[in-house]
Amino acid sequence: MRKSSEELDMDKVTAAMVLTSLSTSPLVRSPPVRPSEIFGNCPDPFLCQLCQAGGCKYSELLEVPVCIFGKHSSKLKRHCPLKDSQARGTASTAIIPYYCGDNNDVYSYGLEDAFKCSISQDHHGIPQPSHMAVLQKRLIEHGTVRGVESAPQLQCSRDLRRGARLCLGVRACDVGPCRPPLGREDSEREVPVTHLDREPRARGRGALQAEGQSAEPAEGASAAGFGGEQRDSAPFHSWVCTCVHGDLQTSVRGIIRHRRKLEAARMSTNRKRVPKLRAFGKSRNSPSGEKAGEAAVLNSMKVMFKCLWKSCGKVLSTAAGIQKHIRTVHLGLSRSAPTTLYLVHTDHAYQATPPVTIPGSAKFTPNGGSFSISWQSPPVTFTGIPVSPTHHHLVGPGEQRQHPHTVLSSPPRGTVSLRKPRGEGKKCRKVYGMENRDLWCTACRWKKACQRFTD
DNA sequence: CTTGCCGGGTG
DNA sequence: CACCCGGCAAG
Ligand SMILES: [Zn+2]
Repeated sequence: MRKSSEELDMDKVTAAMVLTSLSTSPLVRSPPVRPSEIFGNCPDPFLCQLCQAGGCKYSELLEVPVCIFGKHSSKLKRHCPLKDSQARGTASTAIIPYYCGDNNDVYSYGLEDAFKCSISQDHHGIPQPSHMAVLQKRLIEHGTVRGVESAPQLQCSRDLRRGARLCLGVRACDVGPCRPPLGREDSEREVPVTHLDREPRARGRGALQAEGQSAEPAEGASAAGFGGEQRDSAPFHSWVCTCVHGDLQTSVRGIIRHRRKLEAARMSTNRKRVPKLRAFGKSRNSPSGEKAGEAAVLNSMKVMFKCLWKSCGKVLSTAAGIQKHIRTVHLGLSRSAPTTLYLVHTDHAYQATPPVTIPGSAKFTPNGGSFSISWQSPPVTFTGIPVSPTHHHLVGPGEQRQHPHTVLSSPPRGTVSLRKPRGEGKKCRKVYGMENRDLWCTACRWKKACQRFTD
Protein backbone atom coordinates (compact mmCIF):
# COMPACT_ATOMS: atom_id res chain seq x y z
CA MET A 1 0.00 0.00 0.00
CA ARG A 2 1.32 3.27 -0.93
CA LYS A 3 0.12 6.60 -0.07
CA SER A 4 0.99 9.50 -2.04
CA SER A 5 3.61 11.32 -0.25
CA GLU A 6 1.66 14.39 -0.89
CA GLU A 7 -0.62 13.29 1.83
CA LEU A 8 1.93 12.69 4.34
CA ASP A 9 2.19 14.92 7.20
CA MET A 10 5.00 14.59 9.48
CA ASP A 11 6.00 14.76 12.96
CA LYS A 12 9.25 15.27 14.28
CA VAL A 13 9.57 12.77 16.79
CA THR A 14 10.37 9.50 17.46
CA ALA A 15 11.16 7.90 14.72
CA ALA A 16 10.06 4.57 14.46
CA MET A 17 11.62 4.42 11.21
CA VAL A 18 14.52 2.34 10.54
CA LEU A 19 15.97 2.51 7.28
CA THR A 20 18.83 1.14 5.67
CA SER A 21 19.91 0.06 2.41
CA LEU A 22 20.78 -3.27 3.77
CA SER A 23 18.10 -5.69 3.43
CA THR A 24 17.45 -9.12 2.40
CA SER A 25 14.84 -10.76 0.40
CA PRO A 26 14.01 -9.76 -3.09
CA LEU A 27 11.30 -7.35 -3.70
CA VAL A 28 8.90 -5.76 -5.91
CA ARG A 29 9.86 -2.68 -7.68
CA SER A 30 7.75 0.35 -7.47
CA PRO A 31 8.12 3.60 -9.25
CA PRO A 32 10.42 6.05 -7.63
CA VAL A 33 9.01 8.94 -5.82
CA ARG A 34 10.31 12.18 -6.97
CA PRO A 35 11.64 14.08 -4.08
CA SER A 36 10.36 17.22 -5.58
CA GLU A 37 6.90 15.91 -5.25
CA ILE A 38 7.24 15.97 -1.55
CA PHE A 39 7.05 19.32 0.05
CA GLY A 40 8.17 21.31 -2.81
CA ASN A 41 11.84 21.26 -3.16
CA CYS A 42 12.57 19.49 -0.02
CA PRO A 43 14.26 16.37 -1.16
CA ASP A 44 13.84 14.48 2.01
CA PRO A 45 11.12 15.47 4.35
CA PHE A 46 10.28 13.78 7.51
CA LEU A 47 7.00 12.11 7.84
CA CYS A 48 4.31 12.52 10.35
CA GLN A 49 4.40 9.87 12.91
CA LEU A 50 2.21 11.12 15.63
CA CYS A 51 -0.15 13.43 13.90
CA GLN A 52 1.30 16.49 15.34
CA ALA A 53 3.28 18.42 12.96
CA GLY A 54 5.27 18.34 9.91
CA GLY A 55 8.83 18.86 9.21
CA CYS A 56 11.26 18.31 6.60
CA LYS A 57 14.72 17.15 6.48
CA TYR A 58 15.99 20.55 7.19
CA SER A 59 13.90 21.16 10.18
CA GLU A 60 14.83 20.42 13.66
CA LEU A 61 13.64 16.99 14.29
CA LEU A 62 11.46 17.46 17.25
CA GLU A 63 10.30 20.91 17.76
CA VAL A 64 10.21 22.66 14.53
CA PRO A 65 7.65 21.85 12.01
CA VAL A 66 9.07 24.07 9.43
CA CYS A 67 11.90 23.95 7.13
CA ILE A 68 14.67 26.18 8.20
CA PHE A 69 14.88 27.38 4.72
CA GLY A 70 11.48 28.74 5.23
CA LYS A 71 10.27 27.70 1.92
CA HIS A 72 8.46 24.57 2.78
CA SER A 73 6.53 25.62 5.77
CA SER A 74 3.39 26.26 3.90
CA LYS A 75 3.48 22.83 2.58
CA LEU A 76 3.85 21.03 5.78
CA LYS A 77 0.26 21.09 6.72
CA ARG A 78 -1.01 18.07 5.10
CA HIS A 79 -3.46 15.74 6.41
CA CYS A 80 -2.01 13.09 8.46
CA PRO A 81 -1.83 9.64 7.07
CA LEU A 82 -2.64 8.21 10.38
CA LYS A 83 -5.81 10.13 10.76
CA ASP A 84 -6.57 9.26 7.28
CA SER A 85 -6.24 5.63 7.99
CA GLN A 86 -8.34 5.90 11.06
CA ALA A 87 -11.01 7.62 9.15
CA ARG A 88 -11.10 4.71 6.86
CA GLY A 89 -11.22 2.36 9.72
CA THR A 90 -7.97 0.81 8.88
CA ALA A 91 -6.10 1.93 11.87
CA SER A 92 -4.93 -0.77 14.09
CA THR A 93 -3.17 -0.76 17.33
CA ALA A 94 -0.12 1.06 16.34
CA ILE A 95 0.03 4.73 16.41
CA ILE A 96 3.20 4.94 14.64
CA PRO A 97 3.23 4.41 10.98
CA TYR A 98 6.14 2.83 9.37
CA TYR A 99 7.90 4.28 6.51
CA CYS A 100 9.95 3.21 3.76
CA GLY A 101 13.10 4.95 4.59
CA ASP A 102 14.04 5.30 1.02
CA ASN A 103 11.10 6.99 -0.45
CA ASN A 104 9.21 8.01 2.63
CA ASP A 105 6.13 6.16 1.74
CA VAL A 106 4.02 5.03 4.55
CA TYR A 107 3.33 1.44 4.26
CA SER A 108 1.68 0.50 7.42
CA TYR A 109 0.06 1.90 10.44
CA GLY A 110 -0.60 -1.37 12.04
CA LEU A 111 1.75 -3.44 13.97
CA GLU A 112 0.88 -6.59 12.24
CA ASP A 113 1.43 -5.15 8.91
CA ALA A 114 4.37 -3.19 9.85
CA PHE A 115 6.78 -5.45 8.24
CA LYS A 116 5.21 -5.62 4.91
CA CYS A 117 6.99 -3.23 2.83
CA SER A 118 6.61 -3.62 -0.80
CA ILE A 119 8.58 -0.62 -1.60
CA SER A 120 12.15 -0.94 -2.00
CA GLN A 121 14.59 1.03 -3.84
CA ASP A 122 17.45 3.01 -2.84
CA HIS A 123 17.75 6.68 -3.27
CA HIS A 124 19.07 6.17 -6.70
CA GLY A 125 15.85 4.55 -7.64
CA ILE A 126 17.57 1.26 -7.89
CA PRO A 127 15.51 -1.59 -6.65
CA GLN A 128 16.70 -2.92 -3.41
CA PRO A 129 16.13 -6.14 -1.67
CA SER A 130 13.21 -6.27 0.59
CA HIS A 131 12.88 -3.97 3.44
CA MET A 132 11.75 -6.78 5.55
CA ALA A 133 14.89 -6.75 7.46
CA VAL A 134 14.78 -3.08 7.76
CA LEU A 135 11.38 -3.07 9.12
CA GLN A 136 12.03 -5.34 11.91
CA LYS A 137 11.65 -2.88 14.56
CA ARG A 138 10.25 -4.71 17.41
CA LEU A 139 7.66 -3.56 19.68
CA ILE A 140 9.01 -4.54 22.95
CA GLU A 141 6.20 -3.01 24.82
CA HIS A 142 2.91 -2.47 23.31
CA GLY A 143 1.12 -0.92 26.15
CA THR A 144 -2.18 0.58 25.56
CA VAL A 145 -2.17 3.17 23.00
CA ARG A 146 -3.92 6.18 24.26
CA GLY A 147 -2.56 8.97 22.37
CA VAL A 148 0.95 9.92 21.94
CA GLU A 149 2.08 9.65 25.45
CA SER A 150 1.57 5.97 25.53
CA ALA A 151 2.73 5.19 22.15
CA PRO A 152 4.51 1.93 21.96
CA GLN A 153 8.17 1.75 22.33
CA LEU A 154 10.28 0.48 19.66
CA GLN A 155 13.42 -1.33 19.57
CA CYS A 156 15.88 -1.03 16.91
CA SER A 157 16.10 -4.04 14.79
CA ARG A 158 19.71 -3.39 14.25
CA ASP A 159 20.60 -3.87 17.75
CA LEU A 160 18.44 -6.18 19.67
CA ARG A 161 20.91 -6.89 22.31
CA ARG A 162 20.31 -3.96 24.45
CA GLY A 163 17.24 -2.69 26.02
CA ALA A 164 14.61 -0.38 24.80
CA ARG A 165 15.72 1.90 22.15
CA LEU A 166 14.24 4.23 19.78
CA CYS A 167 15.16 3.99 16.27
CA LEU A 168 15.49 7.29 14.74
CA GLY A 169 15.08 7.91 11.17
CA VAL A 170 17.90 7.28 8.97
CA ARG A 171 19.07 10.19 7.10
CA ALA A 172 21.59 10.57 4.52
CA CYS A 173 24.94 10.73 6.06
CA ASP A 174 25.92 14.28 6.57
CA VAL A 175 29.54 13.73 6.86
CA GLY A 176 30.14 12.50 3.47
CA PRO A 177 30.08 9.03 2.16
CA CYS A 178 29.45 6.48 4.75
CA ARG A 179 32.40 4.70 5.94
CA PRO A 180 32.89 1.04 5.83
CA PRO A 181 31.91 -0.66 8.99
CA LEU A 182 34.40 -0.14 11.65
CA GLY A 183 35.76 -2.55 14.01
CA ARG A 184 33.78 -2.35 17.14
CA GLU A 185 36.60 -1.12 19.20
CA ASP A 186 37.72 1.38 16.69
CA SER A 187 34.44 2.98 16.44
CA GLU A 188 35.07 5.22 19.35
CA ARG A 189 37.61 7.12 17.51
CA GLU A 190 36.36 6.92 14.05
CA VAL A 191 32.75 7.67 14.11
CA PRO A 192 32.15 11.25 13.20
CA VAL A 193 29.13 13.27 13.96
CA THR A 194 27.07 10.50 15.27
CA HIS A 195 28.60 10.40 18.67
CA LEU A 196 27.19 11.50 21.86
CA ASP A 197 28.89 11.13 25.09
CA ARG A 198 29.93 7.71 25.83
CA GLU A 199 29.82 6.84 29.41
CA PRO A 200 32.82 4.87 30.38
CA ARG A 201 31.01 2.21 32.23
CA ALA A 202 28.07 2.03 30.04
CA ARG A 203 29.52 1.01 26.84
CA GLY A 204 27.15 1.25 24.05
CA ARG A 205 24.69 3.18 26.01
CA GLY A 206 25.65 6.72 25.61
CA ALA A 207 26.36 6.77 22.01
CA LEU A 208 24.70 7.19 18.81
CA GLN A 209 25.76 4.57 16.54
CA ALA A 210 25.93 4.60 12.91
CA GLU A 211 24.19 2.01 10.98
CA GLY A 212 26.27 -0.80 9.91
CA GLN A 213 28.46 -0.77 12.88
CA SER A 214 25.92 -1.20 15.48
CA ALA A 215 25.33 -4.83 15.65
CA GLU A 216 24.46 -8.01 14.06
CA PRO A 217 21.62 -8.12 11.69
CA ALA A 218 18.28 -8.13 13.21
CA GLU A 219 17.03 -11.34 14.42
CA GLY A 220 14.78 -12.81 11.90
CA ALA A 221 16.50 -11.10 9.13
CA SER A 222 18.20 -13.51 6.99
CA ALA A 223 21.86 -13.13 7.14
CA ALA A 224 22.17 -12.86 3.46
CA GLY A 225 22.08 -9.33 2.40
CA PHE A 226 24.10 -8.07 5.21
CA GLY A 227 27.20 -8.85 3.41
CA GLY A 228 30.18 -6.68 3.60
CA GLU A 229 29.83 -5.02 0.28
CA GLN A 230 26.40 -3.85 0.91
CA ARG A 231 27.36 -2.50 4.18
CA ASP A 232 30.28 -0.78 2.76
CA SER A 233 28.31 1.00 0.22
CA ALA A 234 25.39 1.76 2.39
CA PRO A 235 24.46 5.30 1.66
CA PHE A 236 22.69 5.83 4.88
CA HIS A 237 23.35 5.77 8.49
CA SER A 238 20.66 4.88 10.80
CA TRP A 239 20.54 6.63 14.06
CA VAL A 240 19.82 4.78 17.13
CA CYS A 241 19.15 6.41 20.35
CA THR A 242 21.02 4.48 22.88
CA CYS A 243 20.85 6.86 25.69
CA VAL A 244 20.41 5.76 29.12
CA HIS A 245 16.82 5.12 29.78
CA GLY A 246 14.96 2.07 29.05
CA ASP A 247 11.74 3.90 29.18
CA LEU A 248 11.98 5.99 26.18
CA GLN A 249 8.78 7.28 24.96
CA THR A 250 7.89 7.46 21.41
CA SER A 251 6.15 10.67 21.93
CA VAL A 252 7.07 14.21 21.61
CA ARG A 253 6.70 15.06 25.19
CA GLY A 254 8.27 11.89 26.28
CA ILE A 255 11.29 12.65 24.31
CA ILE A 256 11.48 16.16 25.44
CA ARG A 257 11.22 15.03 28.98
CA HIS A 258 13.81 12.48 28.36
CA ARG A 259 16.09 15.08 26.91
CA ARG A 260 15.71 17.23 29.91
CA LYS A 261 16.60 14.37 32.11
CA LEU A 262 19.67 13.82 30.12
CA GLU A 263 20.51 17.40 30.30
CA ALA A 264 20.13 17.53 33.99
CA ALA A 265 22.10 14.38 34.41
CA ARG A 266 24.85 15.64 32.26
CA MET A 267 25.00 18.96 33.94
CA SER A 268 25.50 17.44 37.29
CA THR A 269 27.93 14.92 36.05
CA ASN A 270 29.92 17.48 34.30
CA ARG A 271 30.26 19.51 37.34
CA LYS A 272 31.67 16.73 39.40
CA ARG A 273 34.22 15.11 37.29
CA VAL A 274 35.90 16.26 34.24
CA PRO A 275 34.38 13.78 31.95
CA LYS A 276 36.46 11.64 29.82
CA LEU A 277 34.84 12.76 26.70
CA ARG A 278 36.77 11.05 24.12
CA ALA A 279 34.27 11.01 21.44
CA PHE A 280 36.51 12.92 19.18
CA GLY A 281 39.74 11.88 20.57
CA LYS A 282 40.60 15.34 21.72
CA SER A 283 40.18 17.05 24.95
CA ARG A 284 37.34 19.38 24.82
CA ASN A 285 38.13 21.58 27.68
CA SER A 286 40.43 23.73 25.72
CA PRO A 287 39.75 27.36 26.34
CA SER A 288 39.56 28.47 22.76
CA GLY A 289 38.08 31.82 23.48
CA GLU A 290 34.51 30.85 23.26
CA LYS A 291 32.60 29.35 26.02
CA ALA A 292 33.12 25.93 24.78
CA GLY A 293 32.49 24.38 28.09
CA GLU A 294 28.99 25.51 28.45
CA ALA A 295 28.32 24.99 24.89
CA ALA A 296 29.26 21.44 25.31
CA VAL A 297 26.52 20.71 27.71
CA LEU A 298 24.01 23.08 26.42
CA ASN A 299 20.64 21.57 26.49
CA SER A 300 21.93 18.11 26.59
CA MET A 301 23.38 18.50 23.26
CA LYS A 302 26.83 18.28 22.09
CA VAL A 303 28.06 21.18 20.15
CA MET A 304 30.11 20.26 17.27
CA PHE A 305 31.81 22.19 14.62
CA LYS A 306 31.77 21.10 11.11
CA CYS A 307 34.13 22.27 8.51
CA LEU A 308 32.39 23.51 5.47
CA TRP A 309 35.28 23.37 3.22
CA LYS A 310 34.22 21.63 0.17
CA SER A 311 34.48 17.92 0.42
CA CYS A 312 35.83 18.12 3.88
CA GLY A 313 33.14 17.96 6.46
CA LYS A 314 35.55 17.45 9.27
CA VAL A 315 33.85 17.56 12.59
CA LEU A 316 35.56 18.70 15.69
CA SER A 317 34.34 19.39 19.10
CA THR A 318 35.75 22.81 19.65
CA ALA A 319 35.68 26.03 17.77
CA ALA A 320 39.35 26.40 18.23
CA GLY A 321 39.89 23.01 16.83
CA ILE A 322 37.91 23.60 13.76
CA GLN A 323 39.51 26.92 13.18
CA LYS A 324 42.87 25.39 13.46
CA HIS A 325 41.81 22.67 11.13
CA ILE A 326 40.64 25.13 8.55
CA ARG A 327 43.77 27.14 8.77
CA THR A 328 46.16 24.33 8.64
CA VAL A 329 44.47 21.98 6.33
CA HIS A 330 42.65 24.25 3.98
CA LEU A 331 44.18 27.64 4.19
CA GLY A 332 47.53 26.41 5.09
CA LEU A 333 48.69 29.62 6.61
CA SER A 334 46.51 32.51 7.34
CA ARG A 335 46.05 33.33 10.93
CA SER A 336 43.16 35.49 10.18
CA ALA A 337 41.35 32.82 8.38
CA PRO A 338 37.66 33.32 8.33
CA THR A 339 36.03 31.50 11.09
CA THR A 340 32.78 31.27 9.32
CA LEU A 341 33.89 28.38 7.36
CA TYR A 342 32.38 25.98 9.70
CA LEU A 343 29.07 25.28 11.16
CA VAL A 344 28.20 24.86 14.73
CA HIS A 345 26.19 21.85 15.11
CA THR A 346 24.39 20.95 18.23
CA ASP A 347 23.49 17.42 18.20
CA HIS A 348 21.47 15.40 20.52
CA ALA A 349 20.32 11.94 20.92
CA TYR A 350 17.21 12.28 18.94
CA GLN A 351 18.34 14.12 16.04
CA ALA A 352 19.46 12.72 12.86
CA THR A 353 21.60 15.40 11.49
CA PRO A 354 20.62 16.56 8.09
CA PRO A 355 23.08 17.11 5.41
CA VAL A 356 24.57 20.48 5.79
CA THR A 357 23.55 23.50 3.93
CA ILE A 358 22.37 26.27 5.94
CA PRO A 359 21.01 29.68 5.47
CA GLY A 360 23.32 32.25 6.75
CA SER A 361 20.77 33.97 8.79
CA ALA A 362 19.78 32.70 12.14
CA LYS A 363 16.37 34.16 12.05
CA PHE A 364 15.08 30.74 12.43
CA THR A 365 14.12 30.07 15.96
CA PRO A 366 12.72 26.72 16.72
CA ASN A 367 9.80 26.59 18.94
CA GLY A 368 10.08 29.75 20.83
CA GLY A 369 13.69 29.15 21.37
CA SER A 370 13.10 26.78 24.17
CA PHE A 371 15.94 24.88 22.84
CA SER A 372 18.25 23.80 20.19
CA ILE A 373 18.77 25.44 17.01
CA SER A 374 20.12 22.51 15.31
CA TRP A 375 22.41 24.42 13.07
CA GLN A 376 23.52 27.85 13.63
CA SER A 377 25.99 30.23 12.33
CA PRO A 378 28.84 30.58 14.69
CA PRO A 379 28.84 33.82 16.54
CA VAL A 380 32.14 34.82 15.24
CA THR A 381 33.32 37.87 13.52
CA PHE A 382 35.99 37.50 11.05
CA THR A 383 38.23 39.96 9.47
CA GLY A 384 39.92 38.03 6.86
CA ILE A 385 39.97 37.21 3.26
CA PRO A 386 36.54 36.40 2.01
CA VAL A 387 37.40 32.93 1.04
CA SER A 388 34.36 31.03 0.18
CA PRO A 389 35.05 27.40 0.37
CA THR A 390 32.07 26.16 -1.42
CA HIS A 391 28.66 27.14 -2.40
CA HIS A 392 27.56 27.27 1.18
CA HIS A 393 25.75 30.42 1.86
CA LEU A 394 27.67 31.35 4.82
CA VAL A 395 30.18 33.89 3.98
CA GLY A 396 29.79 37.49 3.35
CA PRO A 397 26.90 39.58 2.24
CA GLY A 398 25.62 38.95 -1.16
CA GLU A 399 26.75 36.11 -3.17
CA GLN A 400 29.69 36.68 -5.33
CA ARG A 401 28.34 35.24 -8.41
CA GLN A 402 30.31 34.98 -11.48
CA HIS A 403 30.41 38.13 -13.53
CA PRO A 404 32.57 37.49 -16.48
CA HIS A 405 31.88 40.80 -18.07
CA THR A 406 32.58 42.97 -15.14
CA VAL A 407 36.22 43.34 -15.79
CA LEU A 408 36.85 45.57 -12.91
CA SER A 409 40.38 46.31 -12.20
CA SER A 410 40.28 45.02 -8.72
CA PRO A 411 42.83 42.34 -8.91
CA PRO A 412 41.71 39.59 -6.66
CA ARG A 413 44.24 39.16 -4.01
CA GLY A 414 45.84 35.86 -4.19
CA THR A 415 44.33 33.28 -6.40
CA VAL A 416 40.66 33.44 -5.93
CA SER A 417 38.89 31.56 -8.58
CA LEU A 418 35.70 33.24 -9.48
CA ARG A 419 34.24 30.21 -10.95
CA LYS A 420 31.32 28.92 -9.06
CA PRO A 421 32.31 25.76 -7.37
CA ARG A 422 30.42 22.79 -8.46
CA GLY A 423 27.73 21.61 -6.23
CA GLU A 424 28.60 19.10 -3.67
CA GLY A 425 25.53 17.02 -3.59
CA LYS A 426 24.37 14.55 -6.05
CA LYS A 427 22.21 15.90 -8.73
CA CYS A 428 19.51 14.41 -10.80
CA ARG A 429 21.86 12.87 -13.22
CA LYS A 430 23.68 10.99 -10.58
CA VAL A 431 20.65 10.24 -8.53
CA TYR A 432 18.39 8.92 -11.20
CA GLY A 433 20.91 7.87 -13.70
CA MET A 434 21.09 8.40 -17.38
CA GLU A 435 18.53 5.74 -18.01
CA ASN A 436 15.98 7.67 -16.02
CA ARG A 437 16.58 10.92 -17.65
CA ASP A 438 12.90 11.63 -17.68
CA LEU A 439 13.02 11.83 -13.94
CA TRP A 440 15.53 14.59 -13.93
CA CYS A 441 14.53 18.09 -13.26
CA THR A 442 14.30 20.18 -16.33
CA ALA A 443 17.38 22.10 -15.54
CA CYS A 444 19.38 18.98 -15.39
CA ARG A 445 17.87 17.78 -18.60
CA TRP A 446 18.99 20.94 -20.19
CA LYS A 447 22.36 20.70 -18.64
CA LYS A 448 21.71 23.65 -16.51
CA ALA A 449 22.21 24.04 -12.82
CA CYS A 450 20.06 21.57 -11.01
CA GLN A 451 16.97 22.98 -9.42
CA ARG A 452 15.85 19.99 -7.51
CA PHE A 453 18.90 19.28 -5.50
CA THR A 454 20.15 22.70 -4.81
CA ASP A 455 23.12 23.19 -2.66
C1' DC B 1 37.08 8.56 -17.16
C1' DT B 2 32.42 11.07 -15.07
C1' DT B 3 29.73 14.94 -13.45
C1' DG B 4 27.86 19.57 -13.24
C1' DC B 5 26.71 23.28 -15.79
C1' DC B 6 27.95 27.72 -18.51
C1' DG B 7 27.41 29.71 -22.67
C1' DG B 8 25.73 29.56 -26.86
C1' DG B 9 23.07 27.82 -29.90
C1' DT B 10 18.10 26.37 -32.47
C1' DG B 11 12.87 26.09 -33.23
C1' DC C 1 10.58 31.42 -24.33
C1' DA C 2 11.55 25.90 -24.19
C1' DC C 3 14.95 22.98 -25.40
C1' DC C 4 19.48 21.06 -26.70
C1' DC C 5 24.42 20.41 -26.58
C1' DG C 6 29.64 21.56 -26.98
C1' DG C 7 32.93 22.16 -24.10
C1' DC C 8 35.16 23.03 -19.93
C1' DA C 9 36.46 22.57 -14.99
C1' DA C 10 36.60 19.70 -11.39
C1' DG C 11 36.62 15.46 -9.36
ZN1 LIG D 1 18.30 18.37 -11.21
